[in-house]
Amino acid sequence: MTTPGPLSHVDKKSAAQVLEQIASFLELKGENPFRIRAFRTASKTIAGLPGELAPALADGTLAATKGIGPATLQIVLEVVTTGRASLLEELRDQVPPGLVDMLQIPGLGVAKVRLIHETLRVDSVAELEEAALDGSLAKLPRFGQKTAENILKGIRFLRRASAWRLSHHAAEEAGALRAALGQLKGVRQAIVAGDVRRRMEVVRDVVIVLTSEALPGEIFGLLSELPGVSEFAGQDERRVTLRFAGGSAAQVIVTTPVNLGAVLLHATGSEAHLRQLSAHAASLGYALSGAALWRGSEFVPTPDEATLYAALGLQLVPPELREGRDEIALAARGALPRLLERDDLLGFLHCHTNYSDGTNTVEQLAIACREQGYRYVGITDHSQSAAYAGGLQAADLERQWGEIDAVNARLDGVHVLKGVEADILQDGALDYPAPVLERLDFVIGSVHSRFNMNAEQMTARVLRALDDPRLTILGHPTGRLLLSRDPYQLDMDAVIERAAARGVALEINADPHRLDLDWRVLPAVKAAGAPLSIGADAHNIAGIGYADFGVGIARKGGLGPDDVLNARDLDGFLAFASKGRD
DNA sequence: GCCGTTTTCGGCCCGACTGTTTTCAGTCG
Repeated sequence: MTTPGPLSHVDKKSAAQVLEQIASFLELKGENPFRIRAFRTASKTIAGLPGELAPALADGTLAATKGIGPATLQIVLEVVTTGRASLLEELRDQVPPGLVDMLQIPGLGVAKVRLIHETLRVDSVAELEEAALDGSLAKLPRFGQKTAENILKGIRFLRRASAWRLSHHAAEEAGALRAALGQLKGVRQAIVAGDVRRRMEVVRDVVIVLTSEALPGEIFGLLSELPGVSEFAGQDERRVTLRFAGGSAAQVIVTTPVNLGAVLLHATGSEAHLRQLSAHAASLGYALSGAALWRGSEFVPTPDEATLYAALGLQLVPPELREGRDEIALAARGALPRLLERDDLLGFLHCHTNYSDGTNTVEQLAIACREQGYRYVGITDHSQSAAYAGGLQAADLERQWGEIDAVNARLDGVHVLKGVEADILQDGALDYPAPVLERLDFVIGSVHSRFNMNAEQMTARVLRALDDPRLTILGHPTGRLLLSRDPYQLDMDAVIERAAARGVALEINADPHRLDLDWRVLPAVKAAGAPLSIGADAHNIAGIGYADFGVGIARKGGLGPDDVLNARDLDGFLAFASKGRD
């Protein structure tokens, strides 16, 4: 029997990555575009698979999954059993891997990368940067000064982004590492700290705190045996940094149980919160230093964080709120808000079915949502202008409504709502005529095109959409993609004010690639009186779980159930959605 | 390479923007 290594959770992700990489290599080789697309489809299918990969492989469900054929199945099998992919290794010998890295740069596609490679003999991002700086890049046919500048900008963006990871990737890594460390001899407890614990939208360092009665050195001796650890660097006698083969890193901190509160607090951050807390402690004659609490020269035991906060006359500040805003003042007054919990969400909003670019049926999504405790589900496929995503014509919507009616007749315990994610067109109009929109239970409006309007134009566009009485929710309000695309130009204050005035909810898009609105903006939305709506933007059943990330963001923004539209019951939601319609 | 109410071969996503060009290739969502 094979025991799964601590990093076996990456199977699904790494299998998807392998297939995606193969697609990129084939593209650079000029292979049949449909073959390339097949690999991409398979990659997305694997990434969106519910549950673990190994069982799906073993019981044949993967082989029966649409988008997976004999060739891609074979590759997945090879990756899962051996951790390698021979096709990918062959391709790496044929095409410089640096060219695949270059494809990550916005504005560079296969054709340009091939041209650059063939005429300038550029094999890597570093060489590309040189060529852009020395002027040789701008001399290529159909290139110019502006192209070279954009490529330099793209390289810088990429460098900045690569030190960070998306929250869901970091949380997965942290969870797996925590589980592995928890099994080590002498370890009592393993706790995830750092940015992950504060539920930050992007994460630089994974941090794990271990409690043990043993000496840290004994624990550290065991760490190098963990599978996948490629480098191991001690920082001090209680802390080490592990580097993994995939390039990611994690800090491991060891403490005795009697000081866990202070160490965990310190390892969780943020720096701003710790600074303010130190100042508060000092005002009471305490000191927070060296990851311990002191009263004069006397060590104060803090077996948990609650003890530490209590010693300083504070409520326990939930990790999500430890950002150095107003949390310490609130905790001192006993006035910390009751934060949203996942179970407060009665409605599941924003999901795509197989009518547009999702993979599951209305009924499959409805059943899966019911299993996760939701009472209603708002189906929101793409609208007609979103051709690339298989957007629905009005006639397709009609067909879907028939199906929704049938599902509602069949299913108890969950109600399916007729919604849509309508594109907000260039002039701010929603992407269907009013009579179509009026027949829907609710409407999400989102910007999906022409991102580089200036702030004035984009603001006018969004404000006009907010003025439409049929609009219920403004979807992913800033359009950002974390670590890959900046938000579009938008006067957010004006948008918040108008949304509040018109009774439109602003979405917290919970897709971990977006997490948009940003949590830093949420207090202003709450103060203005506009509700927030947590939208998972699920494209398959696995995506239903994204709602959790949205809850994390809402908590960071200090939101409770009263602030969130889909924490209302079905009647409350529908009452909000039907505002101004009659 | 994958799929099938077009089913074992033939088809698979398209419209708009950007930066380069004087009519359009390449990229992106």
